[in-house]
Amino acid sequence: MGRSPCCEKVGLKKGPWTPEEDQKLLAYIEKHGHGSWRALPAKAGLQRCGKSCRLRWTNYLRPDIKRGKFSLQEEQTIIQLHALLGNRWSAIATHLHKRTDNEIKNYWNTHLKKRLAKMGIDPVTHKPKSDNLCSSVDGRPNNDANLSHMAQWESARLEAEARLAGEATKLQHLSNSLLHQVSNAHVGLMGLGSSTSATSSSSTSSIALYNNSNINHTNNNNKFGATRLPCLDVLKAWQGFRSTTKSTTTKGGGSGGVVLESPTSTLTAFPENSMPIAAFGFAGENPNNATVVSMEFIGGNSSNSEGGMDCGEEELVGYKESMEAVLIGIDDSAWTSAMESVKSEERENVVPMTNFMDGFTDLLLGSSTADHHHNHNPERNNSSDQSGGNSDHSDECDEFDQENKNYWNNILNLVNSSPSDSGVF
DNA sequence: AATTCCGTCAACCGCCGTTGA
DNA sequence: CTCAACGGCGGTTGACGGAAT
Repeated sequence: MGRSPCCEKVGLKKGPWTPEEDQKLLAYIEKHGHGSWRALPAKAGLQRCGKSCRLRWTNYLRPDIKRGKFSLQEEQTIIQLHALLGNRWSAIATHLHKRTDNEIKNYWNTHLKKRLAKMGIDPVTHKPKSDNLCSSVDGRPNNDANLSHMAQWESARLEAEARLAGEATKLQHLSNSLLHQVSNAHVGLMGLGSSTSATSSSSTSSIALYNNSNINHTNNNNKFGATRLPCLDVLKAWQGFRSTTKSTTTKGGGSGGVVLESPTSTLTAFPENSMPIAAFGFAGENPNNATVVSMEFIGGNSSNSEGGMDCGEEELVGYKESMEAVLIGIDDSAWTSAMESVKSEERENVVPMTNFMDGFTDLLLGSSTADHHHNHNPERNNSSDQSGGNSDHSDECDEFDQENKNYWNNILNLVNSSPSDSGVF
């Protein structure tokens, strides 16, 4: 079933826009906004198709577009995000204030890609082209699998975060509607804070998922002996009721719409017979004590320190955003993969995604230092142990590891700081 | 000076997912 | 449930200008 063309092409102008056309389009949008792109050209007196008008507006005429040379910071951002997100230009663009996806894409193709290639780095994989140096040399399992696994998480998180960037200002509007629906669904989730996310400090997440069969949706207790939950079910549940609340999206944090939606997600329903009674919580700095510093049940009061916020509100908002982002934006394969990992973990109270950004870096590098504070992954511990004193590591590899570590830490720093830096959160 | 080559980037194309009738 | 309309996205094209020959 083919698609009809977006508009009747006959008689419509193509090619470069003239200043007169720009003026017409600008004037019209300034006065009326753009409701329907399809109808716009006729109303604005333009011999263009709606799609062309939209493109001209979003890529060129929009007032909040920064043009001109890319700064070093921007270049670094693009490279780092591309390493994680691939060619998801729109997602990357949300981290680069006032740059369009098209501009970034062009810049990548014409500048950065070539520069990386010149440096001997594969612009697709972001690895040195002769990168077989450090894998499996010492009997230590190759980290690729873990890397890929975590990268999946991170990629999904970033994607979701990027999406969330445009939706951040809508969170407050969403909260009431969500909480209402959630209570109907007997699914607990964190309360949405009372402040907007504009001041959110960090999105580095200490994420924990809890389950407690004793919890009912009217319970305001903020501490509970959590048992491990079928996370996937809960998350799917979230996806399920989320799918019932969505309407439309707007790109770039514009106005209108009360939505958080995931174009990539295919999770749309509760698993059969498994409507969970559960709660999402946020681990504090001492997750091992299972102290829930922010736990909000249905009908809870987010500002009630007795029952909820014992840590900084900004921090909570960061956690909240990140959690939501993950819940909202992740795709099926990432869920599955991540949940497999969750299932394999033996943690009493907190599912080990705690500070997973740190873990991500460590995992990427197979750093033994990571095991100090991330000793919850037996597989990785074994891996480290096997590597012993690293005597098998060549200096080259150490050096490369260090560089690699710096590289990825840069990425993570960037990702963590981008919300405030970019001003979009 | 003429021609070719190459880099840049605005714009187009076609596919996809969502929405609503 | 179906399907057309729509907006969003990524890949690609082609016009243009400057550098190289």
